[in-house]
Amino acid sequence: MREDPLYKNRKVITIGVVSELTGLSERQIRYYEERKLIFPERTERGNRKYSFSDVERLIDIANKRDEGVRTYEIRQEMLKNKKKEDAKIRNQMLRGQINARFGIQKGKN
Amino acid sequence: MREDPLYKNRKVITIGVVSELTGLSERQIRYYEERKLIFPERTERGNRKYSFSDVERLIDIANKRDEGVRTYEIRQEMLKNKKKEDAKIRNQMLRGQINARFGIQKGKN
DNA sequence: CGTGTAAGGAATTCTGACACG
DNA sequence: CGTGTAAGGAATTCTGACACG
Repeated sequence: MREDPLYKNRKVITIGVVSELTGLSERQIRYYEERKLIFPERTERGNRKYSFSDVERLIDIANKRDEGVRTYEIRQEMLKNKKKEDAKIRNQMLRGQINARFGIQKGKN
Repeated sequence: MREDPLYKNRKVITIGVVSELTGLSERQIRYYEERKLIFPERTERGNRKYSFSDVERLIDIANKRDEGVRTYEIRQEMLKNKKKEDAKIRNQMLRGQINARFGIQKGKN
């Protein structure tokens, strides 16, 4: 009964279904890709495929747009968050290296 | 970072992608539906939509078929398992009722 | 900038049927 | 029984463009 976290990120949903799921027009969804807010995969002949994560992100985008936020600003925000994420990961990896060399210290918990 | 268990059961994948994911032909996938082994939903105009659960079930079916098991037998087996599941759920509900009336007893844990 | 729309073509999906076995 | 295939039509998706603002 465990859930496979991978499902959320598998790119399997076609644009028509994404449109139903998000309430956005296909035009809007394609435009947000053009503005680099979303990155679908493609089938062999070029049909876009999205993940549930993408659907969630699109809903976020739709909300921001409703508040008047521009696509450019949304992109800036995304990049900023990505930097934070990357920094966090680097930090964890560094910690891992230290532990590997100097031994595991039980953290709080 | 929690996973939403609902993703696994959301019917959002079109038959073409399911075919890629399972390695089964669309003909086979439709036939297994005809034999009541799988139950996709439909879009407004009738296009089939499958869940990740459906994909897993199809892979199971494919394996059984490879071993020579007939669709009828696969269906019988599924029905038997479903009965077991239902019995288990009835059992849990009954237990819930008892607890509700006579108080909660901490189980082993 | 963000989105609608008409345009034309290519790929997708659907159903019912014939085929083989 | 289980699956392939050709058939014809309807719906889907794609791209590039014009429109409005």
